[in-house]
Amino acid sequence: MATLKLFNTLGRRKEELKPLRDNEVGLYTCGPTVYDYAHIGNLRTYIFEDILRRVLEYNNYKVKHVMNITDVGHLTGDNLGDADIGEDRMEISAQRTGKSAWDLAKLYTEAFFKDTERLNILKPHIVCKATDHIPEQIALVRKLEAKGYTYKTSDGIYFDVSKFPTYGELVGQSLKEKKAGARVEVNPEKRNPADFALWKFSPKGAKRRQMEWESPWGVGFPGWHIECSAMSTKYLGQPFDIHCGGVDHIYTHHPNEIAQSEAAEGVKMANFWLHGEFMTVEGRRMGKSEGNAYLLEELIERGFKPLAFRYLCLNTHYRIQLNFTWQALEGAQTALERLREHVRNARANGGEPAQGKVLPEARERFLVALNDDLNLPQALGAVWDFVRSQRNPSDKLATLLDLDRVLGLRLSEVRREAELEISPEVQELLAQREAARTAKNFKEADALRMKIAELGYEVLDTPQGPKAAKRSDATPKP
RNA sequence: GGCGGCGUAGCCAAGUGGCAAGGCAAGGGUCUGCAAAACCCUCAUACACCGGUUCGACUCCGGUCGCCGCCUCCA
Repeated sequence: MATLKLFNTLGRRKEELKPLRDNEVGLYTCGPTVYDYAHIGNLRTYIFEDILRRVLEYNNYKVKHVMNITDVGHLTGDNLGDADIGEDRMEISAQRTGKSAWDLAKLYTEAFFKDTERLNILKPHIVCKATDHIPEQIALVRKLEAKGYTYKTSDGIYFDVSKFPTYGELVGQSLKEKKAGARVEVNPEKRNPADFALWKFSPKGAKRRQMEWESPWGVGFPGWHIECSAMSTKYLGQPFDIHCGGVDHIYTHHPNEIAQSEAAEGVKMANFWLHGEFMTVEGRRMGKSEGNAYLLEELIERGFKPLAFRYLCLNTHYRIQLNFTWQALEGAQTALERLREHVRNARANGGEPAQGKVLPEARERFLVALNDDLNLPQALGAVWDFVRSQRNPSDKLATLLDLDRVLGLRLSEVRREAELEISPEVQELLAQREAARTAKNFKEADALRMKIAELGYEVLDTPQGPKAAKRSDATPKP
């Protein structure tokens, strides 16, 4: 088995992956907080995680992929410094839209999976919702309580980080250093600024929460971090192999998960921690307030295919900020279309993937790039060099479809799609034009071509005869 | 203010102490009735700027500028 090296945030260096069980890898990826639609920056992270999973599988590991859905407890300020002043994101969205928090969770969860499906992101083997695991979270808090890691304030049960000496290991920053950089403490009941809520009490009075549960400490709801600890342990055991998320989680969410899990179980939580970088847009930070936190839906409205966005993401290493520009997305879309055209041509030239063989030299170069910390830009370079080389169509197809197991660009579906898109009406016009053309009546032929173009198709005369292709020239407006 | 990352052709970008991957765009050609696709060729004396180390740096060191991130919710 080839050596796969990954950059481990824990230690800040590339390390060889050595799974705990021979051929199996336990993978936990932090999922969405379903209080709103996911924007393309969010989606980039899920594409990175999808690539990781596919690379693991390409290396013949059996992957068990678990992802959470945060549908409760993620407060607007549930972190360092102001754990008691935030509001639950779900409840805020509910107030804003007039829908129930539960309905919204369902709505945005479905929207999320619709997006990931369009991006050909493989669905995790286990998708677990925080609200479906309240007993597990309560049990974990009780365990921490029994071991003396917690204390109670007027608004909740907190984790005392001073009892956990290695807190901040992931960050490479000691508690003391973190404290020195912290701002004004806004929750005077907390013993240490880095302490965080494990369980929050429902506010007393008229303003009832929509999401709340009974617990040994009274009615309330779980803290944001506890779900990941409870569910990762439940489904993957502890320790497990790889834990992923966005870079924003390096400093608070993940250290807190580590503290909870390791304090409770007395063993390491996960061996590898991988983090995907953020996106910028036209060189500026991306955010809702900037008006550039685009949704996948908006890209589609501008005439782009979801997989063009996926291709764009593959073209930049996951640990480097990706600068999103419309021009770059157009480039990605063209490149993807061309790649698909190569598959189409290989098919047209009689290529049958089942009769071809995966060419070892192409696969090797591709794999070397992948196994060096998921260097997809370099892997794509290898793909293009291969695509431009002269091969017999069957071998070419077999190889490209093999590489696409990682790329996830749906290259195997190219043929079917091309056939489906041509309506009988267009087929008929195409036949008429070919007849005119054969009769050297080019004026007539060109007129028919215009007619076909009006129906949204482009006429292409290929060595195998004329064909129509759906025009993808919906010009994007920057 | 503290800590960290980045700055490579019009755009997205990979990379290495020893003559700068790949894709998009652009220009030329083959093919075509004309096109499209495909294929071929061209396209950074140059890797933000200024110093230093070195036989040699884009790659190492120091400084400057710019952008981004974290320290405060965010993938």
